[in-house]
Amino acid sequence: MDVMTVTETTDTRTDTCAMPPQGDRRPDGKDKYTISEVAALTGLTAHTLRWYERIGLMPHIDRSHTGQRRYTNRDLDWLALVGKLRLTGMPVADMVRYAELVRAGDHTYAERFELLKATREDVLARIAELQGTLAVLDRKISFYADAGRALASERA
Amino acid sequence: MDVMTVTETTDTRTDTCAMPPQGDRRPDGKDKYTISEVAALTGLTAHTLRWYERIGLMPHIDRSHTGQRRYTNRDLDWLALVGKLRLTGMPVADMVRYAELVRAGDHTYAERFELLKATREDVLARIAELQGTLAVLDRKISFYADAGRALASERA
DNA sequence: TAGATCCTTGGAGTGCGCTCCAGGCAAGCG
DNA sequence: CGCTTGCCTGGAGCGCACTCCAAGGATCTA
Repeated sequence: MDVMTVTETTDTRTDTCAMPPQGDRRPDGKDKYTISEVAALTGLTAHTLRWYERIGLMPHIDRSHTGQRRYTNRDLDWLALVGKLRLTGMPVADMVRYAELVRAGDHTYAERFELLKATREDVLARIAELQGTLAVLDRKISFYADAGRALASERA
Repeated sequence: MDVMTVTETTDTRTDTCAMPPQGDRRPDGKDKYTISEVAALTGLTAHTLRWYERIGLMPHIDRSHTGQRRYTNRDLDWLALVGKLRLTGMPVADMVRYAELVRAGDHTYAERFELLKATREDVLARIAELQGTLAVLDRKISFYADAGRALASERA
């Protein structure tokens, strides 16, 4: 396989250092998790995990010989990314779009790059909005604190 | 009226300095806006404004002699606060709760204070989450940038 | 081998935050 | 006067992101 290949495999592996410390993962090679284990690890419900798969937000998940899902560490990495993107408020449809680009292969590299950069800008904007809101809240809070002190001194 | 009275009137007036520069407001005293004017000023739809009122998120709005709504600058201040809280992801039900506390009078002061402080903590947590997500995005973006450079040099 | 627990599926249901509709009243204008 | 525009109401509908259900098969523990 070409060393230049741009895949989510390499990509998420690059990211693992940034993941929350999930000690309960099994080592690569014998990383087989049932759906309820993944639910426990991710905080999602089994329902949601199956639903993510149905809508194309997950890659195809391995199955046991009887047809039960067996998730891998790589699937957990992908779910961690999805979780982060979800926190940004990105619509599920957009995440599905990203997943499709990843599945489509290397030639979608540029589009993925643009999508990530646009998302980054969105996140920066959201942070700025929240900081504006924080300023308003702080002003109101100090107003209430002052009013509280005034009422207290009046009672004194 | 007691100078110690804690009302949203005083409170939002305290905030006006923090509002986005809305030059198209009329001066206090002849501040009467139709619902569509308020829609234009706030970016909300008239539908949403009526709905806010129905669910108790707005105080009672003045009516013209024919029953049409006439919003005041104070109503706009309240809507600006609601807009900020909405940005934090606060559920509408919680905002309604806050509105009820304001309507209930001064004795709800402490509860409002606590609610604002809790909201502040939520906002700080959201900002931290987003910054975590930003870190992940930045790592992925630089990964794609590196991959892009590598592909470019290979083509060369 | 029995019983409890977990997993499978397609499809229906839920809660939230709007969003729109029908039918009607009121004001301004040529 | 009729026409257009804006606003009124209660209630229905919508899109999103899950969330759950029913019926049946698989797996585990004693």
